[in-house]
Amino acid sequence: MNEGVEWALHSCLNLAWIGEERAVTAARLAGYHELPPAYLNKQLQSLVRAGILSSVPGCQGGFRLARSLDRITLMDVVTAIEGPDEAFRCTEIRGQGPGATTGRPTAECAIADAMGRADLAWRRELAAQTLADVRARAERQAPGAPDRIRRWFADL
Amino acid sequence: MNEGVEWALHSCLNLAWIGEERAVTAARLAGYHELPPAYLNKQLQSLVRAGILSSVPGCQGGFRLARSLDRITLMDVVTAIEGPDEAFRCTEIRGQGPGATTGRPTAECAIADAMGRADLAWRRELAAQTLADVRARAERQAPGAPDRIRRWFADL
DNA sequence: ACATCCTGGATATTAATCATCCAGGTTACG
DNA sequence: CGTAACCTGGATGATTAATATCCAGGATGT
Repeated sequence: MNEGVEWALHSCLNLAWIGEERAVTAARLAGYHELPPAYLNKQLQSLVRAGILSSVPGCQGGFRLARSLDRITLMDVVTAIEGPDEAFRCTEIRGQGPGATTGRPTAECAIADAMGRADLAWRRELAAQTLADVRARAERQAPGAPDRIRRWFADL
Repeated sequence: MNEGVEWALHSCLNLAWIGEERAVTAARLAGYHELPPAYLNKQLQSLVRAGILSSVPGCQGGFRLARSLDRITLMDVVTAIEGPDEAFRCTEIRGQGPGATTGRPTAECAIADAMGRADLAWRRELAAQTLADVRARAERQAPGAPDRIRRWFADL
């Protein structure tokens, strides 16, 4: 799985902790975790295209959350970064070689179907968790983090 | 996800349909779906190491199922080919940069925890399905397949 | 005007996957 | 015996995806 998913999730939480007042620069978000700024910027752009973040161009511009954390699921973020494809990709090797059934279209591969069920269970669990849930758990585990983050992003 | 998972699953089903009487060569299993023989062989070796297949070396050698399909889950095969790591890998970017909490060990990252839940749901679904289930569904969708496979592997 | 900063495409770099090859050991068969 | 078939494991190369940077263009505050 793309490392950008982790960056995107942390950045969304950071944006929520910083607050809505102003947009935050990609370089600044990257600086907080020492991530490559240009590359994080790409991931943030994906979040914008997915409608999770909104971006402000120009001077004093940057990124902010397009909606509140309780309306963003893990599934939203994963799909935005990773794309819609499922992990298991059926290449239909049934249809290759002497085993191929000539002519008529075959029913769906039972193996792809089975793997698809597992993928569905994964997505369901991702869709069941909002970033608000994650944030709440994070604050319970590290109560000092929100303030620390707010302070760091506050000074110039 | 590794393409070898698909090959391994199809090969296990084929071995079950062929029957227990004799071992089947990697080249022969590969030939049925026009897969690269040497590379499929590698995947079969992984299945042997995982105890899913057993191999007989030497002339007239090959591979056979080490146990019946109802005792092999999708999880077994996926783990054998893909390894034990989960898809989402937490790189603990919390601990990098100015956001790092100095000193004491931090509680588990709430994001990694949340992604881990989804991974668990995925694995549970994989572990809940045996290859016998998959075989049954495949035979319902394509009743002619078992015979066709048996015949192709039967002649020299 | 000018500096800042997002956008999107092009491009380079690095790692993972896909695939082949070979030497070594094992077994059937003549 | 000895030879051909076949698995084993490591080394190696080719291909593709992930990672990362760069730049021209447009937008915006000062």
